[in-house]
Amino acid sequence: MILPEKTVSRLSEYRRILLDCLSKGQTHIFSHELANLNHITAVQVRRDMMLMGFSSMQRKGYDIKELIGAIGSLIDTPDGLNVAVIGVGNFGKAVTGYFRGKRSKLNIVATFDVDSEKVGRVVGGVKCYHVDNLPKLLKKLKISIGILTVPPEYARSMAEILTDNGVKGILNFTTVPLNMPDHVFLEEYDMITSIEKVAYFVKNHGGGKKSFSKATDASKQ
Amino acid sequence: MILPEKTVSRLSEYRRILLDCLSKGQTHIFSHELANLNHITAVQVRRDMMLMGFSSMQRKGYDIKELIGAIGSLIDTPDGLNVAVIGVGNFGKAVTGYFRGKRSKLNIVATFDVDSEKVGRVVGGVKCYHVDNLPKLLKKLKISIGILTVPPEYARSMAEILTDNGVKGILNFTTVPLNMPDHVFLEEYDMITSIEKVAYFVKNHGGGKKSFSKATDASKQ
DNA sequence: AATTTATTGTTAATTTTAGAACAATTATTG
DNA sequence: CAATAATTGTTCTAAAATTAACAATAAATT
Repeated sequence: MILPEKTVSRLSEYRRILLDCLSKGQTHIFSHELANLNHITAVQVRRDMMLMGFSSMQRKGYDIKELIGAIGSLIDTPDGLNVAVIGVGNFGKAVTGYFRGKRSKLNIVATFDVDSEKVGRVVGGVKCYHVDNLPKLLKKLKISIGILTVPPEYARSMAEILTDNGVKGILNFTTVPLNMPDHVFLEEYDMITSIEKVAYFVKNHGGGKKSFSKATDASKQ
Repeated sequence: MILPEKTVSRLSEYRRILLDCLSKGQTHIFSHELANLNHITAVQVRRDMMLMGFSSMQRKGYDIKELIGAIGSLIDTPDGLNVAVIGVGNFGKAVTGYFRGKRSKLNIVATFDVDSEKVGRVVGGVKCYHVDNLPKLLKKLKISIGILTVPPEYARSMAEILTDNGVKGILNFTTVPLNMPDHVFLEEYDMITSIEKVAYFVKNHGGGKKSFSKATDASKQ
């Protein structure tokens, strides 16, 4: 079963919240609690649960551990996926550090840069290689997802190297919109768009809205 | 006229693309060209133009300069808005540097941190102040938008300080979901959700989709 | 100048997404 | 143990967003 994209995003958000609850010792959660924490309605939570085929203990709420497991079995890949970060500037470092051990099924196994200061060193717990080694290492390390955090002028050429060497999904944080072959899933996020949106609604509403920034679906139509 | 949130996001994306085209000397663009560059359909571009009340020169495409101006007059604030970045780690530095001069109507006027190594120095072109000065400086500098890039444990307290001191919009890059008063526009972005979405569609489609990561609308319902 | 071609603006249809409503179920209370 | 209250699962409805379709227009071609 393929879940709607919006549902996949929400499942990921639910899990983030649930892991947080779990770490605080909470064992069960009601639909309206999860909804409030995620700025959505309880109905939507229940509909998502239904879509997942997940049931609660009536009147006790959802079992948090079970739900985390259920979400994992739907959105994770059993054997995990290997991820590379291309470009170890501030953003690349932030992304790499951010992930550190957060998701067992997604492993950042390498970072790449051109700067000899960085190459060979360990950044955010992950070794940095020279970009020249990309083709070789992408295959050798079986990397299927690439995160692009390079300066704009390198975005397209790096993306090409990625897709030419077996990468099946790209998360593009550069300002350059990419065009990918059909078999590559592309997700792009531009923080300027996020802040311009905030600015627009600050200007026009004087606030009064709540919004979750999601990466734009850049899939082939 | 208040534009739909999705349209606002797209207008911002259009402008990013148009500015790039302009810098390459291009003067006009067809709806299908703009659509391809933004991974959407030409119909959607034309509908957005209609919503904006913007017209092209028939058969010549849209005048890029005019269109940039039209988008600006809709989504920018004439006098500009002041922005602060809270938390000068890798992510905060990335955000600050990323913005440098990119949008004349959005000015990052200050950054804040607790680290005495950073306080008093200029980071990414912007002066860093100690967090203790937040209440005073938020008012003094008339900051209306805050970007949160602090460690998760500080997210809620910082958000509170922001809203208590006149901030009307928050872009939350921490992993902590926030709850804001109704008059504050909140936009949240979690990169883990983005990459989990990529992973899901890599696993299930073997690619074949295109997606733009947008910040989730966290507005009050 | 007539014909063809390309492109837009707009209406109508479709699809996707979210919400309201409510019966069913089970804990809790008296 | 009956009554009450709380919560879910689900269907039906509504709203939002996207796409399809096509007449209108203007450039290009003959």
